[in-house]
Formats: sequence, C-alpha cells, structure tokens
Amino acid sequence: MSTKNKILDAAENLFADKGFNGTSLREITSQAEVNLAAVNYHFGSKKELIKAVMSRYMNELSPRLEIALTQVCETQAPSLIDVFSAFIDPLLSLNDFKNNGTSNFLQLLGRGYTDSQGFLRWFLTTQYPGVIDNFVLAVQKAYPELGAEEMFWRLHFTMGTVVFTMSSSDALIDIAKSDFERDLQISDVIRHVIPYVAAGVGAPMPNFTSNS
Amino acid sequence: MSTKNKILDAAENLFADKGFNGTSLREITSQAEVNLAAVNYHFGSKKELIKAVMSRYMNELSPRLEIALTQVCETQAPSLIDVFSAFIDPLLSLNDFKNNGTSNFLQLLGRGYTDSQGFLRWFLTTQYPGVIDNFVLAVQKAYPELGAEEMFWRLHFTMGTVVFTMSSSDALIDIAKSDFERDLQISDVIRHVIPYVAAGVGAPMPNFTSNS
DNA sequence: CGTTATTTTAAACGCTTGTTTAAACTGCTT
DNA sequence: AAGCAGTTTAAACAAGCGTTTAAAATAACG
Repeated sequence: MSTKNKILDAAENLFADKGFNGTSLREITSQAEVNLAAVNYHFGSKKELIKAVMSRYMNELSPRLEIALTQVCETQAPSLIDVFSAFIDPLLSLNDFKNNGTSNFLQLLGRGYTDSQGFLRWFLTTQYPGVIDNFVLAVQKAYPELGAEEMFWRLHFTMGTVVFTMSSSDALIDIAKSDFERDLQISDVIRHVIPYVAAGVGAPMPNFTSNS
Repeated sequence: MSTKNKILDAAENLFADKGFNGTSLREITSQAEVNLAAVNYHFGSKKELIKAVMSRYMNELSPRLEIALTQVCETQAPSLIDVFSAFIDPLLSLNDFKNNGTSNFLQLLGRGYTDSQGFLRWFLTTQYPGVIDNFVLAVQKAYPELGAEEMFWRLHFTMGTVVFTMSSSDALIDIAKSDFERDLQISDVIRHVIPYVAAGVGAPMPNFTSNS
C-alpha cells in the first residue's frame, strides 16, 4: 500500500469520527504509520487532503448516482419514494469500494457541511453539479406541483435530515441497540430515513398569507 | 453592562457564527473588550462558558416550551402540525430576550450536536429532559399508531432537519434573497420547516420485512 | 481613612497546531 | 558504479490555543 493511500485511509476514518477541525495531521500520520511531513509532501496542505478524501468517494459515487436518477426520470410515474430509493444502491456500493465506505462517506458529508466554514459545501456543489441537477429533475417529475422556491427549501431540509442523521449514525445505531435490542447497519438507517424525507418533500403546499 | 454579560454576549454571537471549536477565547475577549483572563476568572473554563451560554437560553425557553406542549396535549385531537407549531411562539420569544436571540439559539443548538464530540447533547438531554418528554407525549397523542422505535428514529430525523437547517439558516436566507428576491427572517424559516417535519413524522409506517 | 475583598490586568506557561527545511535514504537508469 | 529523481525522515519553525500567575486597580465596609 502506497504512502498516499495509507494517509487517505487513515484520514478518512479519523475525519469521519472526529471531524476535520478535530483531527490533527499528527493523529493521521501516526495512525497511517507514515512520517508527519508526508501529508504536505503528497497533498500540499491539510485542506487539499480533505478535498482528496472527498473526491475519492465522489468520483466513485456521482456517475452511479446520475445514472440511477436518470433511470427514475425515464419511468412512467415515479413516486418520491422511487426518487429517494435511487440513492440506496449507489450509496451501498461504496461498501464494496472500501470497508465502512457508505458510513464513512455519509459522515464525511455531514462534517463537511458544518465544519470548516462551509468550504466543502462550495467544493461539492461546484465540482459535482450534475448530481444535484439530476436529483432536482427527478423530484420535479415525481411532484410537478412543487414550485421552485418550495423545492429549494425542501431539498435543503432533506439534506439536513440526511447529513445530520449520518454524521451521528454511529450514536443512533448504539442507542437503537441498547433501547430496542436491534443490531442495525448503515443500510437500515438509509432505508429508515427514506419514508421520512419522501413524506417531507411530498408534504402538501402550505398557504403562507404573508412573509413576516 | 457587567464583564460577565459582555463575555456571554460576545461568545454567543461568535459561537453561533463559527462554532465552539472554531472560536478562540481571544476572539471572544477582544470582541467583548475585556481581558483574556476574565473568561477563566468568571467561568472557570471554556467548556463552562459554553454551558453558560446555552443555559441562558434554555432557562428562558424550556418552561415556555413545556407549557405550550402541555396545552397541545390537552386539546381534543391535535395534529402533528399543531404539535410542531407549539414551538413557534416560545422560539420567537427569544427575540425579545435578546437581539437575534431565536436565530442565535437555534444555530448554537446545531453547533452543539456536531462540534465538541457531543458533550453538549449530553448536557441538554440530562439537564432539560422535561422538554423532550413533553414533546414525545404530544407526538404520541397526535399520532398514536407510531411505535416507540419508529418514534425514536423520526424524532432524530426531525432534530437533524431543524438543527442543520438552523445552523446554516444565514446561508439559506442569503440564497433565498439572491435566487428568489425574498427578504426572509428566521421566523419564515421556522414556518417553512414545520409542514416538512410534520409530514415526515406523520409518514405512513413502512413494512420492513427483515433487518439487513 | 484603612483594611479587607473583589475584579482587572499584563505576562508568561506549556502544549498543540500546520508547515517547512535540509539531510538521508530508496530504487532506477545510463 | 555513478548519478539522479522520488521519497522518507527528524528536527525545527512560527503561530495559536486554553490556562495560570502574581501584581495592580477598584470596590466595599467597618
């Protein structure tokens, strides 16, 4: 295994666990059993390392996601459950790509939205706009009555639900085990959240009389 | 204005903006125009300062919230919309208590769940269990068919939606302004999110055949 | 006024952070 | 075998962190 990959693997696990700000380069390099300076030699800076960790997953995920969402758009009358279910297989395929890949990626996504002043949000939305575009198209096909503005809000709410749930999924799985004696995986959490977000996005349009 | 309150006010704004880990005591004391050592003199440590900032709001909010939720429970057949709408007035009352109070508090809540290894989550759930208990009771009254386990998941999803939305509410309001020429307040965001979470919690029970 | 008690202050402490340096080592080609 | 690009290494750097100290300033009270 190359030094570069040893760093990426260690960084990924630690970032997912303790956040980007909460993980030092010394923790990463000692877990990866490489020299401290190796990070700056191979990646340039910590910020670039974060990008590299995320890119490794996004490059794997985004084409699969775009295909799955396009397929949903091509079906006759897709439901919102169909739209969100399109995420399941692409996300779970990250487990073949790497151990705990699905869980790690979703937790990293959650971290990226709250840690580090949102620079990762900018990075993802500008580097991988295709996923978002296809997703919006699929939702529009499933729920044409939803206006652009309401769509904007509900997609952000959905992002929040998923991202927050996943960034604390380890804790949730632990609680589910102790409170309900259930042995759950990340795939179970994904399947649980789908009816919730589908119902949220599909909520009837409220009528706001004014805006104050 | 006392030194203690100057510190609390400055800390609150900075914490809401940049997170707990992302804000240094030196930033706080220089914005509050007090000496660096004053934080440790008056609060003991940074961790205790974080607790003090949160307690100031929770002590204001939690009794109002418990009353509002109890009232919902006493009505004939409350809907989930009724349950979640019970949060509106108590939350908006924080604006009287302090400028940007509602927004700041909700953002702090969001930070608390992702920053600092979740110690704030522990602090809130152990110090203010009454709010959670009353909330669960109200949801049970509005949706009795929801089992305890499904309730557990959906309340966490809801927490995620709210907490994430609010921790990035400034960004969302900015986008809404530039994309839709809307001048929104935090109260508008709250009113927007209620139909979403109500529909999510009220989603029909899915039938999971197995757990893998 | 004089004497406590409380608060504020500047300075330093020890530690961790990301990054850089220059020397040592590696494997490959000529 | 010599030279060279690529890589690894130990050491140090400057900067920032939360916290502590002891002296100075202020307030409170008999």
